[in-house]
Amino acid sequence: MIHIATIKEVAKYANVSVATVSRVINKKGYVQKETQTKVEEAIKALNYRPNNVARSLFKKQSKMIGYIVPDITNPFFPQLVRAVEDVTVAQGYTTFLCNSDDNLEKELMYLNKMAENYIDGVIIVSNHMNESHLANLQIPVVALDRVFHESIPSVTIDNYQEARRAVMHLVENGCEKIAHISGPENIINSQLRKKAYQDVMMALERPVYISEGHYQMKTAQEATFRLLHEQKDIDAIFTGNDVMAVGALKACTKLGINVPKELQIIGFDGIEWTETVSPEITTIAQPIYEMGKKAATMLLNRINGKEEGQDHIVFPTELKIRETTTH
Amino acid sequence: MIHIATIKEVAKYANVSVATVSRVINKKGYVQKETQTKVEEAIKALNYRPNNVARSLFKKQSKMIGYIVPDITNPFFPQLVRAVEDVTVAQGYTTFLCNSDDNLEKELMYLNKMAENYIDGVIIVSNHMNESHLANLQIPVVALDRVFHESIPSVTIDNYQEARRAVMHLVENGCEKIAHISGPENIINSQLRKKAYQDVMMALERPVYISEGHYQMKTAQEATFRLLHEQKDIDAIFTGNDVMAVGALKACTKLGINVPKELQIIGFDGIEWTETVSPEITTIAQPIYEMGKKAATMLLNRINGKEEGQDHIVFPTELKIRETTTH
DNA sequence: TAAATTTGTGTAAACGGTTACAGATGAGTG
DNA sequence: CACTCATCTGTAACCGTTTACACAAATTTA
Repeated sequence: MIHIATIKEVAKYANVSVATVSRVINKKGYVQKETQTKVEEAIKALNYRPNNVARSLFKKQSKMIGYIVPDITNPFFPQLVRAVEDVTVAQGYTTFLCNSDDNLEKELMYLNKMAENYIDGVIIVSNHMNESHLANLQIPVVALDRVFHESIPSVTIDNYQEARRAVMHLVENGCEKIAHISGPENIINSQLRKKAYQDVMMALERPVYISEGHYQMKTAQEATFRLLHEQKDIDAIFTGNDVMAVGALKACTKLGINVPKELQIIGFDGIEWTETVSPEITTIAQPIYEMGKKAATMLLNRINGKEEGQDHIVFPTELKIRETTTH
Repeated sequence: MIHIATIKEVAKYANVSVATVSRVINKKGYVQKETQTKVEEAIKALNYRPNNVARSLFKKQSKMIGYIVPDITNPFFPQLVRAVEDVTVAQGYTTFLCNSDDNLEKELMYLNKMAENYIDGVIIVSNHMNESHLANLQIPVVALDRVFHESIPSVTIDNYQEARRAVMHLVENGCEKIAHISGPENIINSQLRKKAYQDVMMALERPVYISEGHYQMKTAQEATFRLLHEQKDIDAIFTGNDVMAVGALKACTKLGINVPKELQIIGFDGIEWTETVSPEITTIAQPIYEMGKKAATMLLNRINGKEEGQDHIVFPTELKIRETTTH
């Protein structure tokens, strides 16, 4: 059993007071060159590492930040994590990731645990959270992917407009009967994307074909089967996210439908999956890395008391034309 | 600015000592029914939540456990995370995930941060770690996916034997010229899988065709192009992991090769991707959820001082025959 | 050269909990 | 009825840091 040295032991070893050791560690306050060397030697000799729990207790901050995401299965997040770390590690923060299973209770549980541990800030991706849940929390928060409330800074894209763009891409490609596989009813972004589809169809006086795909591959596949069974002449599908686009594509492959010649598909999000399948899927790509970077920067600024003027950042997306649409 | 109540304030409000409040919180020691109610009311009135930092400092444990994984992009991990949480949350632990980018330095950094924060235990998936790095750490550790050292408990599969099984599956399907797309040289599991391939080929006196795919889709795709360019009559590929199998499949699709009629493919790991593509990929599936659950249980046992007899668990895998092999 | 300032160091009080210990009360026992 | 023992509560030390404050020595300033 190896003993972990404390600041007291370092002080005794170096023949100084704990205050002096603390000064050396934090490079703060006056300390003579000679004393400093003595202390540094003691630290090395005893293999001392400051205890962050004690430090956090006194300072009421931990140099840790957390993020809560609904489902790390979603290939959206790895990139996000990398972006956030690239920003925060450089400033001495450690980041921890938590998986909420898209479950409000779990989200609040994690939020509470974080507060109890003096986590300095949190980046949250959540479909259920609103500002009332954050009101009596002391932690700076940045919302990603969705706006919680005017008072809580956010980093998002314009789901409605970008979804319109997706649908318009199909229209411009000459598609006549365009269908939509929608995401869950209770997720606002999913509703915005659906509304965009409906509005475009309405404006063009075209019929609307919607089937619910729950943001998942398997269910989207089934939804596609249903759709194509009822309406055989559908020649394009806009799916509410990329995962469902993969499902739709699989359904077409199984039915022997040539994509994109007979039917075109466009997804939404820009996750990696769209490039692993054949044909590769055309999609509206969110600048995930950039969004993560921005969110992290905003959070750090909040933590350090530098409030930013612009608090609700909306990023542009990129239409990535690949192999499931003709141009 | 809302004030966060401390135990002292609760004590004053309830007209008792802090010790009594502590007893109520922890349901430990004697406390009169009536007093308990008083305290509970005070807790509710002040919206008190115990501060875990202070608690950790005294108890030298935090009720937090961490895992370090090389790359959350790897679809292997989400399932693992879920498994671990299912076990640990039930016992009051909070889990935090860290991404090491397959980088030893980052792994050690996280390990240190965890130690500094009295994290109670860690599950590590790492290609670089060995016991010397863990020796002067006080934290119970369980290794997943790879054995670090005899002294460090682990949960793994038998990479060599299971890889043999994969190759034998191709042999039994009547494949004549079987190639291998290998993973990185410095990863032991990747080497074991490669060795298994070589040994089977050797035993059957067949030629060996190996191309390096670095565990990645894009590079595996290129490796497949190279391979098929040099040896046109290859009729089967065993890839060192599933991600590379997806790459190999894409290469075949692009070359107009019919899978599985002209060429069969088998992967390794059992990640979700293998089911998102068409045809779905045959693979050796690791029981990821079970492995995570076991690892978590072992870790918790270690944390609670209940050492288990069996410290190196080797799980069986399942050969999932899908659409890229004939039977 | 006295006063003011800078430099260097130590003492002790926080931070917010837990728990060993002591003391008080009341019930049970021989 | 004295004694033991379970029940209930409070006091204070402790966990490992940081930092306000005090004090002394060295240096600068007038």
